[in-house]
Amino acid sequence: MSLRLPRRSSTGRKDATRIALLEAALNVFGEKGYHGAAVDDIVDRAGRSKGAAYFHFPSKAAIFRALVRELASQLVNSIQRKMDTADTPAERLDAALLGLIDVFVRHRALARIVLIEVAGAGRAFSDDLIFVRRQFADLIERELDRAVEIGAIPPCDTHLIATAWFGALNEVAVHWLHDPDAGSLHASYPSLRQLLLQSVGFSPAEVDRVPLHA
Amino acid sequence: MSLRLPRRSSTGRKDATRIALLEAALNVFGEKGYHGAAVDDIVDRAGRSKGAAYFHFPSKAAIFRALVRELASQLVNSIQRKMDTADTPAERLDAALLGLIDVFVRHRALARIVLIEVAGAGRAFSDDLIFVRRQFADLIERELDRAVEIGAIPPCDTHLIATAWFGALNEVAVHWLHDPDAGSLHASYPSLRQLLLQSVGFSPAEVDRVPLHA
DNA sequence: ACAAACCGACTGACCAGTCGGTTTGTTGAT
DNA sequence: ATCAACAAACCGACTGGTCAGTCGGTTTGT
Repeated sequence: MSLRLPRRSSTGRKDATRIALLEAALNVFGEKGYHGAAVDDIVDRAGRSKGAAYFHFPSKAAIFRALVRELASQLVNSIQRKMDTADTPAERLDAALLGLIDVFVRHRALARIVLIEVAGAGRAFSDDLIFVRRQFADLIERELDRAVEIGAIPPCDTHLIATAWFGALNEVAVHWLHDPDAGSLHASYPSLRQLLLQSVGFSPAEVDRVPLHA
Repeated sequence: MSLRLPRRSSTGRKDATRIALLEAALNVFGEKGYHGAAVDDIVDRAGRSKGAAYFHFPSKAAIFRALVRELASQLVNSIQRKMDTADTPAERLDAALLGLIDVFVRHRALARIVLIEVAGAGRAFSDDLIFVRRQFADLIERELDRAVEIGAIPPCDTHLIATAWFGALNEVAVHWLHDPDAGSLHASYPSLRQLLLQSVGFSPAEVDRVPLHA
């Protein structure tokens, strides 16, 4: 995962260090979890010093928080872009699902952090947990609302459903993360797709269409 | 939550201490999370000593593990009993959903531990995570299989769907745990019920039936 | 000459796990 | 019934290791 951070002024030494630290944090937190990772681990992996870390971030928690926000916003943007290329609500929802799966498969550490660590890090990160999950849910919710508007599906509690959808994917992904040999995540895509579309009452025609990217 | 442990021989001092420790662990882990909780916290809450704790359990991790297994098996049994009182697959799945919601609402600490802490405690608890989640998923999966058998729903990947269902409820519950004021968990039940039943293709008649326990 | 960025040895708090010692219960011999 | 002998259960002060965060000093850029 190459972190693409919003450049502050011209990219200088400072930015490079900040990025190196966040990249290292991504890997270390991804491997050892929030509590299992020491700031020294991150610093070593980044080839920087503890002083540099505490120059850029006020605390370990702040490093984690910055990383999580960064990952979430990148991820959401990436998914949003994929959704924009599709025409119908069903196709856009499809694109979101497949997009998420793709990213998780390619960036295991990111998946671990966004799906597991944020929730497990403790109450102090409640806000971050809600923030991240809400962003994804909003993506889905907006699309479901549009589908309701144009009559593609019956009215329903789109907010709840968006949450539930994310949870469904989350759980499948968590199992995959804990035992990747049990089966690829992509293999779950067709069933997951059908399950999700069917759950809100998309027409059988929409649901049965063979997924474009299967 | 009154922990009902399988009595070993006649309930004596030893059992009482073990139970007191696990009950304290339930509350402390539930409040502070696995990493935030010190063994001293548990011991103090139980009104016992550290020596007693390490007489009964070899490590902090072992306390957590024993607690998780105990909670999971109690929970699964309780849900299974509720399912057994219903006749059709749809009703039994309905009972499982409502049963889980009921228990979570009544035993917040249990919900936190089973839904959040096991996942967040770290890689060392992977097996426990999978063990717990698989038990729930199996409950659902068996019922879905039965539904397929009698033709109530079309054939499908019941294993995956059971996982996804649990994830959906999990996510909704996690949001509720982090912000209980945002709305009661029971309020989500009707939508969740409809979503889940519809997702596997239960007949509209089954789905639309007003939930008995609403 | 000045400050921004960086370095890394050090400190202080925390905490899992230990261990010598005490209490409580049981057994069985008198 | 009484008690010695023994073990199971329990106590809590202490230890050793870990690690987040600090700070005086150094380098780099302007």
